[in-house]
This record gives sequence, C-alpha cells and structure tokens, in this order.
Amino acid sequence: MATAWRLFYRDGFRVVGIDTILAEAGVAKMTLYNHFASKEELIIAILEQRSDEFIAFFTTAVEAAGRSPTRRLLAVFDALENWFRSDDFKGCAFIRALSEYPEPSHPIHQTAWQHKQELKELLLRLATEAGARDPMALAETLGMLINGAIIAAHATGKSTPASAARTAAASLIKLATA
Amino acid sequence: MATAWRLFYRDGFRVVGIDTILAEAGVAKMTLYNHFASKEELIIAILEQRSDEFIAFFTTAVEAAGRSPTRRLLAVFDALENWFRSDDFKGCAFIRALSEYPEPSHPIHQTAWQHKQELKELLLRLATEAGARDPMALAETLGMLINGAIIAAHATGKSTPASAARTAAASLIKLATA
DNA sequence: CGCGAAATAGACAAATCTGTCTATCGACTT
DNA sequence: AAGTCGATAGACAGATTTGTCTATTTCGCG
Repeated sequence: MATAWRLFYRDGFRVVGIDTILAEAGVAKMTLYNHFASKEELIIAILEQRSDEFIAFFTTAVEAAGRSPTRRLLAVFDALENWFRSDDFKGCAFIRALSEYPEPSHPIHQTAWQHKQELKELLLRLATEAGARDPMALAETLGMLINGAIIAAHATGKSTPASAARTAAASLIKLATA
Repeated sequence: MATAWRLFYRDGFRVVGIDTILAEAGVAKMTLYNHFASKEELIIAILEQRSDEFIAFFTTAVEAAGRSPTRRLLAVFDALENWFRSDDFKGCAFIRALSEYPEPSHPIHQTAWQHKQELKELLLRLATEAGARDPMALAETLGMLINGAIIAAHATGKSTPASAARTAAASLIKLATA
C-alpha cells in the first residue's frame, strides 16, 4: 500500500497500473487481489488511510498552537505552509481524486469528498470554539480558501499561497467573531 | 472538437479514448492526426479554446454589472452561481486537467494553469479599479475562494458554495478598499 | 516436525490504448 | 473536364489495461 500510495500520488490514479505497483513493491498479483476485490477498492482503502493521517497532521498542529481559538484556527494555515514546502508535494490527493473520478456518485469521488467534509468538521469545531456568529459558514469559507490555496501551491510549486490564505483567513475570522 | 470537449468534460481526459471521440463525431482517424500531432495537442487546443470562452463569459457578466467596482467584482461570483446551476456542470475542466496531469512541467498542466492566471488578471484589473490597497493580494485571495467554491459545488452538486464565497468576497473587498 | 494458509511466478484472456499506413472516394478549382 | 487536396474506412502494430487461473513455494504456528 505504501508503494501504491507513492506511485498514485506521484503520477495519478488512472495512469498508474496495477502491474507497475506490484513490480515495484515485489508483490504477486494474487496477493493484491486476495486483499482487495479491485483497483478501485485499493484506491479507496488508501484514501481512507491517508485521510486519517491527514486529519491527525492538522489536529496535531492545532493542539500545538495553544489555547487561543484564533491561533488554533490559524495553525491550520501554518500547517498548510509546511505541507506545501515538503519536497514531494504534488497537490492534494483528494482534490485530484475528485477530478480523476468526476462523477459525484463514483465511490472514489465520494470517499475523497468525505475527507474534505471531515476536515470541514474540524474547522467547524474550531470556529465554534472561537465563538463565530455562524460557525458553519466560517468553516465552509475557510475550507474553500484552503482548497484554493492547495491548487495554487500545486501549480506554482511555491508555498506562498498558504500565507496569502492565512492573511485572508485572519480577516474573515476577525469579522466573524467581532 | 465539440465532441471531444463534451466527452472529456463528462468523463475525464485520460479515460476518454481517441477512438470513442472519433466514432461519436463521425470523423476518420487520419483527419484528426492531420490537424493535431497527438491527443495531448488536441487537449491543449481544446483547453485554450475553452479558456477564451470562459474569460468572455465572466467579462460579459462583469460588464453587465454596471460601473460600481465592487458590484463588478461581485458579479464574478454571481456568474459562478449561474455556472454551477447549469445541468452539465461537472467542476472546472482546468482544475481537473491540473489534477489529471499533476506534473507541473507537463504542457497540459501548464496550459490549464495559464487559464487560471488569466482569470486572476481579470480579477486584478477589477481589484485595481476598486482601489484596493494591495490589488494583487486581493485578486489572489478571491481566486483561491473561487477555485475552492468550484470544488465544493462539483462534489455536492449544489450551487450554494457560490453565495458562500460571494459573502466572504464581499467582506474581503470591503476590508481591502476601506 | 508437519500441516495449513498465504504468497509467489507466470501464463492467459479479452479488451483497450495511441499512432501509422494504405487505398479509395469526393469535392472543389482552374 | 481533369487534376489536386483532403477526408474516409479500416487494417495494423505494439504496447498496456484489469482481473483470473494454476501450480509451486514459503512461512508461521502448534
């Protein structure tokens, strides 16, 4: 699964074949198909695993930011910047999965979107902590800002979209809690 | 090219084969390859064509919004909502192209990103008109908001992200021009 | 030590992919 | 009316795709 993740994230879900993954991982084909019924199920399992790791990554950053609700919210954007700076950053696998499987009813599309919803729930909790007038609206707005920043960082290869998003987020938080 | 666009947008660039497009369009294979050297070139030509149409779509909406700079900026978000409401809306083909060809140096990736840059330049002009203190920063922030809204609208099938983004945009514009 | 379960290599099916090539046909122009 | 240029159908190459099947080997555990 580690090999599958690496290749999928590097090149894309559709373009990477089962054979390539198996050859690189040194695993026989039947071993894979004894654990997963199809490539689709493998992708879903990987996305679910990565979703947990990702939420944990942000949660850790939030917890390390102390108790100030605003600071905790902004910690998400600082974590974003660190992520953008990592060498193998190639955008968000979930956004990319949404795009590679554009049909909203597709299981992979839904799994990817579920992750985005979970992240929005984290933002919702933080927005509520911060005493926002409309926490749901604030969470959704910040979520959109985050996804937009990820796309910009991916295409440009720079981490600057994170701080731009952070600045905007700070303004929006201030307005929403004033 | 119309058929190619329809199928690519409906199902994805990688998943739709040349043969499928040709069969549906009633065009011979050599005709295609006399005009384009490869599938990649076809995709790039389509993206460039759609980019022009898209910029025109937003420009028209802006011009129809009158002369108030703020209203003109917000007209972009109203146009967004109309777009989300259309029946065959399946997200942004350019974001999807960025995801399907995740390598930033890939010609298709670059073409798709170029469109996003052109849209940002439109926003930059409007932000300058509006007298923003840092027009570039405002344009980039609004651009991120737009891309985030597109993703949310695609995954949920609803047009509500447009108005959420519009509200946030209105706040940010007010702050940036105060 | 031996048994059972799991992993392995590798052939195989059946379909699909992009791109090339040839030979025929049709339409437009001079 | 003849010649030219482009479109067409369709075969073809060569590679690749997911998933199945079989037969062998390896490993862990009692």
